[in-house]
Amino acid sequence: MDQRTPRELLSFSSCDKQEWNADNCPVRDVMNQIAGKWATLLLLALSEKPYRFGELRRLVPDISQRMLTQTLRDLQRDGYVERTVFPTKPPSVEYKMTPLGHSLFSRLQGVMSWAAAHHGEIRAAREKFDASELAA
Amino acid sequence: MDQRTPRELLSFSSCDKQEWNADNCPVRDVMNQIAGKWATLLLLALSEKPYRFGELRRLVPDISQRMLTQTLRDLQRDGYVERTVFPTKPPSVEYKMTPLGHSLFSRLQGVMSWAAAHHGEIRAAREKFDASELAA
DNA sequence: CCGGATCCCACACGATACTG
DNA sequence: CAGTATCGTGTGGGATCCGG
Repeated sequence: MDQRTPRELLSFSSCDKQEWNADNCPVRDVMNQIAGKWATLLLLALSEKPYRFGELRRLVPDISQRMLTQTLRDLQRDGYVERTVFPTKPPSVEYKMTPLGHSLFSRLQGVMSWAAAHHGEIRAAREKFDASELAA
Repeated sequence: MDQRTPRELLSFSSCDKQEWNADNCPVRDVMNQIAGKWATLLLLALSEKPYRFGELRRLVPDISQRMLTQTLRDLQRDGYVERTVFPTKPPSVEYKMTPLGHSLFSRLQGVMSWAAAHHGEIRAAREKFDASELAA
């Protein structure tokens, strides 16, 4: 159903079935899209409320126009985000998260808050690892 | 604590604080590591039980040696995986998920099973999008 | 069996300039 | 305001050979 066992997921992902080349594996196919540098950040922003193009730019200061446009298009393509053009003058465009997007985001939020909560442990682990590397 | 609000996470991620350049943002820092092509698959495999190098290769048939080695090293560096060398002959190396790794994985599993469950909807959304694109 | 070292390429991403 | 178009680059990742 909705919470699958690791083994199930693995058989979905490891492409042991011929019919699933790498790009048809459900897990990989979805993950590869949100694995981009900006997708998660934009989903994060849009999870609260709809935003316009320029507003998103300000929310994520160091994204380039190009990547903002492109990432939003990809999110729209996968059905996570809805794009509405208001023919005002000058025109404005609103991006709004769909139910599918919210559904995905609720899972992503779990990972992101985990990341925020355990960042310290991870940085510590890295330093320890890098230190014991200097035995070279 | 453990489940943060979107707004909290966004302020953690958008680098509006000077002290957090892009690579110091907790969310981005952690996400960028697991966003790789293989990290999630390996965590998936190791979540069940420890595996040896060659076993992992067979579980994920289309990974190259190079990326298997490298990804495992990164996972080890971040503290998700423990590496133990058995000085047998020929040597064998076991990779085992740490408590920290299991903790992260429990969150990732949520995303992955979501992906498996909703893959159909997403593919449908894509086809629809691509079709309405042909009005060009 | 478990990798390290090297070569090479595709593509994600950034910077800049231009349009309706 | 909300984008497209073009160019240039860093690096993630594959293929192959080599070593303990």
